[in-house]
Amino acid sequence: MSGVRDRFRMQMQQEVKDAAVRQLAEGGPQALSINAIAKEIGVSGPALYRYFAGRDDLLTALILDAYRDMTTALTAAAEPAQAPEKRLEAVATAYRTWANAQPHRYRLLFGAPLPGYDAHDGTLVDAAQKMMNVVLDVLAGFPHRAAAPQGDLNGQLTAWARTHEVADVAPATALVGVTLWSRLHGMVSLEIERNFVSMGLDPDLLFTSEVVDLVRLASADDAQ
Amino acid sequence: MSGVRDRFRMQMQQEVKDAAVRQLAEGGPQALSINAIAKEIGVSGPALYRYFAGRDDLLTALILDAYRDMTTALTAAAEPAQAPEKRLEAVATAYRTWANAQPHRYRLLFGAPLPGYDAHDGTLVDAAQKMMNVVLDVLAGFPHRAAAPQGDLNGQLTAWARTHEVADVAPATALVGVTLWSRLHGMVSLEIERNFVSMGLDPDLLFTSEVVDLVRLASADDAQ
DNA sequence: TGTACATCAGTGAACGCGCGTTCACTGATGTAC
DNA sequence: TGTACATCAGTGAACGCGCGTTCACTGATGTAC
Repeated sequence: MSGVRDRFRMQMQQEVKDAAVRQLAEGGPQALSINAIAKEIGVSGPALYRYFAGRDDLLTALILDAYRDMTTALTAAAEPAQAPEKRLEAVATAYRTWANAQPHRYRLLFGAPLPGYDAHDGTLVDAAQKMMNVVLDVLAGFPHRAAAPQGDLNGQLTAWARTHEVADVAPATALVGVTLWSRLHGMVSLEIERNFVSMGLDPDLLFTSEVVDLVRLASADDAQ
Repeated sequence: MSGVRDRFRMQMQQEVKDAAVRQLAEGGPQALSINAIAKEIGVSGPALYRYFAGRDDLLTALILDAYRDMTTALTAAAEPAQAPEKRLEAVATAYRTWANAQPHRYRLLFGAPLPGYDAHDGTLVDAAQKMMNVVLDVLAGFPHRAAAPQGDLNGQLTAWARTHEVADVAPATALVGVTLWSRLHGMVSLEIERNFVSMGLDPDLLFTSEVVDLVRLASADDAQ
């Protein structure tokens, strides 16, 4: 195992993915072309089939990489030593920073679906959950809240929280996590499409204002 | 003016747009193909150039229509007779309902940019502002808030609010409007990409929970 | 250490497809005298 | 009311391009005896 050829294979696989990401950054979302990637790394089209079964396979690899990458960034931002409020701020900021640094990859994760590609495959959902774990971990640092979500939502959130390895996530905390994510995504996705700029508003200031509210949401004693 | 030929032209233009929207709904985002549309309405490809200068021209028409359509839906939901809280709830729900009924058109408005197409052309920004006017109009029905946004944001929001025809939009109200939109977009865009479903969570319940918070945001006395 | 063989990266041609757009043209239809 | 003309919707062929994928093949490189 891990002979010379294996190592070469992995190196090439990485090179292909790098070229793909670079091309994604320049050419827009659906500029992901096997032939163009091959050209960029100085190889003929069909050669890529040595490394990926096809376009979808490459796409899956890119998405998994992106999830991993973002999870790493969020984890690094959430230094356990800090106060929960500071950690939450840091994670929120890291989320936005990551998205702004590479909007094309962010779109790959949460943007419009690609034609004929199932973005909710099991492997991908797992990767997304790992990302959410970072958020939940930070939220667990806040004081426990008394009120539980009402009705079906309570059960659904409990079930969802159970699939995460982080222990003891109360449904109320899970709800805060989802809401938090939703609000972050709202801000960030509008920002990367330049919607705020076209309104003459500074995304930095809007984001800061929203983060204040997010911290308040996480700190609130009751969820109702 | 408005002779037989003119009326025929407009009728055909509408037919082309209808086919385009239908095709957008089925074939995904970038399935917008001149040739395919032509085929659907039983005409040869180049014939469409009688009605639209090209792909981008058609796209612009579709986006403007979508803005107009959504604005109409929101306006209808915001019956002036109701209490401001009820109006806000109704507008938020209408926003979500519209997006869920035609996710492809929602993506056209706020989703990923299309390659080589400028989504922030003047005409489009105008159309977006008209949509926001409905939200601002509803927010104006709430009691005035004392605190103003801090620093540059205050000036930017004042300037932005001035471009809207609705009179007397305080910068604090404008900020609530933008925040509201951002949160709605977060929920709705995650929902239409099936992200909540893949987590086992009911989007209805999550949305209801977020709307409660939106009403609270609009009703709060201070913005800090 | 040397030789025979198996492995496998990469090639070039080809398949069938679809795209937006241009061009010269036909033929119907409305309009002006 | 009838005729001549201008307008304009729509056609079919063509341009040049790019796409993902398959296939039979070459040639280098690692491996086993």
